[in-house]
Amino acid sequence: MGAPKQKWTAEEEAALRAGVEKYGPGKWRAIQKDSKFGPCLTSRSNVDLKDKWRNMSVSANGLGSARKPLAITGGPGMMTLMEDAVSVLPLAVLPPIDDAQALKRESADTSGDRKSLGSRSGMQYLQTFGGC
Amino acid sequence: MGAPKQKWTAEEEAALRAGVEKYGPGKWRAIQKDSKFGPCLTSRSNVDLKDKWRNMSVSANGLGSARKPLAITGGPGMMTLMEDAVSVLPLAVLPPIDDAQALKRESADTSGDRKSLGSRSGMQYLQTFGGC
DNA sequence: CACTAGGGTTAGGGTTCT
DNA sequence: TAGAACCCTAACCCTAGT
Repeated sequence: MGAPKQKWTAEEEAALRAGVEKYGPGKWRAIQKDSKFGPCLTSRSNVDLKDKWRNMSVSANGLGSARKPLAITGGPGMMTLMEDAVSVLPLAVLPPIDDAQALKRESADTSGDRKSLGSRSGMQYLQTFGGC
Repeated sequence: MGAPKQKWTAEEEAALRAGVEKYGPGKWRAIQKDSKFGPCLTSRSNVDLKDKWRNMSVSANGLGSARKPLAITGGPGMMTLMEDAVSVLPLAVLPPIDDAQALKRESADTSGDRKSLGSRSGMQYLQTFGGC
């Protein structure tokens, strides 16, 4: 129907990460409209960006030995609701850079506007976005 | 962020409805300042009240997506989603009481009071606001 | 200049597909 | 079963109009 399912490419992920570095997480629309990585994300909506970031964060999350919901397998198609205490990650919720292939280099570009954000975590813009 | 997201409680909704009954829709500031239900809404701004009323109105009506996939997979996933018994409630400018729409899985609904505030002739105040 | 109306955006739960 | 991609929409933001 509408979406045959479009898998995210490495370039798109890189663009998203660069966008989050520049604007901070939560500024999906701004990231998408950015003249630099925006073009890489023309086929993605702001919601898509948000969803992708969520998925990336989840997989980058190092959860494992904690507590699993301990699902009670009552049978097939059983829906177990898990209203656990969500995550209380006090850590800087930043880039889950966990790429097996580092195919980035050079340091082109530069800024365009660096405003906002900042405050708590001392973070710098070291992410180099090579384009797509 | 300070407020991850503050879901509206049933008490707050009741307070809002009572406020609209008393002052009429659009008088958000007055509702918020009311000595009776105002205290229930201390953590809500006048804009919040307006937004909430809008959402309530939308859900009370069948408005929303004019398109419903209604996928009939029939496969292993026997997920039958309940079709909304869209009630063609009167488009009156008043109370969007959503009783028939209690399909949400409320994790812990403490209150057990089942007071029926059904009479909605649309002329008298619903003094059934029990506070919060 | 405060408030409201309305459009736009984000956050989070849920669903579908792989 | 798990994870990725997408959908739905309540909650929240921005801004023009009054």
